[in-house]
Amino acid sequence: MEKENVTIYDVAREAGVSMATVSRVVNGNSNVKQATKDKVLAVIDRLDYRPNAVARGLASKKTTTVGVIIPDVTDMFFSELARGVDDVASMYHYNIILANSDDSGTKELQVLENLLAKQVDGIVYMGNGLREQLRNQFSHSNVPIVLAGGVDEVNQIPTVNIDYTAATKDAVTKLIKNGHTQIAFIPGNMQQAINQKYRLRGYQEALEEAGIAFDETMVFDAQYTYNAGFELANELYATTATAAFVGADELAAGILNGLTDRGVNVPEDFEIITAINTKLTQITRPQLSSISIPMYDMGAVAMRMLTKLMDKENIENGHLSLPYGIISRQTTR
Amino acid sequence: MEKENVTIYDVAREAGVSMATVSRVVNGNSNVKQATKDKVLAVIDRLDYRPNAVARGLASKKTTTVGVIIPDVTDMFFSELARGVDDVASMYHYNIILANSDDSGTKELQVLENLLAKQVDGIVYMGNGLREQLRNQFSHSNVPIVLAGGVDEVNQIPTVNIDYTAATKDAVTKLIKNGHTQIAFIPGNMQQAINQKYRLRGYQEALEEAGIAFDETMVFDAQYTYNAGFELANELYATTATAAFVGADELAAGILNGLTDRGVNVPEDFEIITAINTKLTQITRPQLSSISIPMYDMGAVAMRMLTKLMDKENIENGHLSLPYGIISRQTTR
DNA sequence: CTGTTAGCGCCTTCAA
DNA sequence: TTGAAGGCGCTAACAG
Repeated sequence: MEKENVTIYDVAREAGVSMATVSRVVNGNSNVKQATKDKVLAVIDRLDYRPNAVARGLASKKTTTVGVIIPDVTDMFFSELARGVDDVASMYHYNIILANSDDSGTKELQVLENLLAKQVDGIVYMGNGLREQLRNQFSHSNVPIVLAGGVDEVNQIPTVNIDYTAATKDAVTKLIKNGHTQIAFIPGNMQQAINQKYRLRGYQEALEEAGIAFDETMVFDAQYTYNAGFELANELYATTATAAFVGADELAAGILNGLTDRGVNVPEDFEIITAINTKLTQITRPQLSSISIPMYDMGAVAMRMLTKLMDKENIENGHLSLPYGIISRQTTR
Repeated sequence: MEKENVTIYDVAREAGVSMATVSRVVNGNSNVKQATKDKVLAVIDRLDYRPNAVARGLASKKTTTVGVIIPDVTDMFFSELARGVDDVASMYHYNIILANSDDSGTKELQVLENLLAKQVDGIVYMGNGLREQLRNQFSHSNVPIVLAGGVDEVNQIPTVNIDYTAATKDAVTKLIKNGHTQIAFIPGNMQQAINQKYRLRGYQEALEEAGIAFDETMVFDAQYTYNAGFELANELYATTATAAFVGADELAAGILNGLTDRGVNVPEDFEIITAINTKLTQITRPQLSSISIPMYDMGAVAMRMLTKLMDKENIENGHLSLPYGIISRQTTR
């Protein structure tokens, strides 16, 4: 019952060859006579030999595993990215160590430490922004890193994103074209660079182009939760806003339902456009109009990029912007 | 810039002790004089030494990483479980290798192979049921395994679940009490043991207790998707059913919206109760009544159980049933 | 309390 | 085309 671990040495003995030869056939090395190769393969099969990846990792200094730092797997946006990462990873025979960071600086550092200790060959970092301290750690290590769905303010590290500024501008412009001048800007956490810098700029550019003055009271800070949105709806109700750009679907769903509960008709009295396009957009009633972000692809592309980096290939462009779209559903006219 | 990897040997030399001593302080071993301990710690700090977990794994035969086989991280139910698993794992200083299986038999086997090659100390398996072949592989390996949110028909492997039969029975009974006799049973994929055996039994028991004859035409097979539900709504509309038990929230949301679009009033004309209680239940309008499952806890408890197994502690009860509840929202009267 | 000495299982020159 | 031998970085007896 207790199958003792069979090692490369056992295989070698049984096959009457040296372990070097076994290693060669296991690793698909060219220079092995077909006959001995077959012989070895047969023994491997018979003994049910499975190469020990840990030993292999120690000897070869490659673990074929990559670390994935994610704020929270239960977040629909990030889990979709993670799926893209894993699919491409397994395509290239890598495994992923997934570590939740809760977007907390200290947790991230600790997680990174673990990952490096485990000798991961590369790291995919997800987060709403890259903190100073973490960026330092990254640059101190020799492991390649790619950011997926997050921005690096100093553009030091390869990233895969969409053009958040342009997307936000497009979305807001759409609202403006529908006749709105009082447009609430509710991107989520305003501390995050992605909101504070990129999205806000897009919002402002859209206003400017339309000759609408920027009004600070139209900017709202919020948690990325349904309840935060639901409560924010009351606040919103008391303003002169007639439309809103919202940075996340759950938040938008909360706002939508909160507004609806107060008797506001969406989109007749109030229009909403959200920024992510998760499944939620189809489930709310009315359905949420949204910027469509290729989440899965962002993860997949980031991982693909990482494989190149790990192979020491040159990356032509380290800052990819994937295409996005705008999907009109029922919360816009 | 290129920091050569500092090894335990470097630390030993710098501190003027043997590597064994360094190993001792790194591993918090008792028998080290405080003075030398401090000395070593200082050097470790100065050299920025980080133990190589791969080497450690090879020498100690423990990798402090566990494998997590998950159908799909983007599934709200499973990602919630995964979060529970990861939190407890990191609490016990384990990392998790997450691998998506798409609930596919061949992928699962392949993933398991990888995990075992990587010498994981344990495995948390998530899935809607445990396939014969996989169970065999499990029992052939010496790695402890626990199922989270999935059933093992032969109760061979430790599991953490809720009592699906009882929960379904409660939910259906609630519907019956509200006056329904034509209750659709839409658990999702009827091939899965969890539906075919456990939930179906609960449904039947509830009917039986109420003296209602089981009607096969009230049983519907469906994919776990919003669209499947949306389309099923039409089918449902054509039957005499006046209420439904649904096995998953997305599916339920689809049914709800589909019915609503056809002019059916929920809950006045039709009641729905769903089986998971993800965030979706609060987002739909009307909000979905639901069985509440402690997803996060299931993952957490499963992982905690696994730590015990990995420590070779005895498990009193290998088949845990966590408490569940029924939350009445707006799709039931 | 500390050092010495074998490995852990595999990869990888270097010779043959 | 194959084998021998030396690590990879660390743990774990076993001495002292």
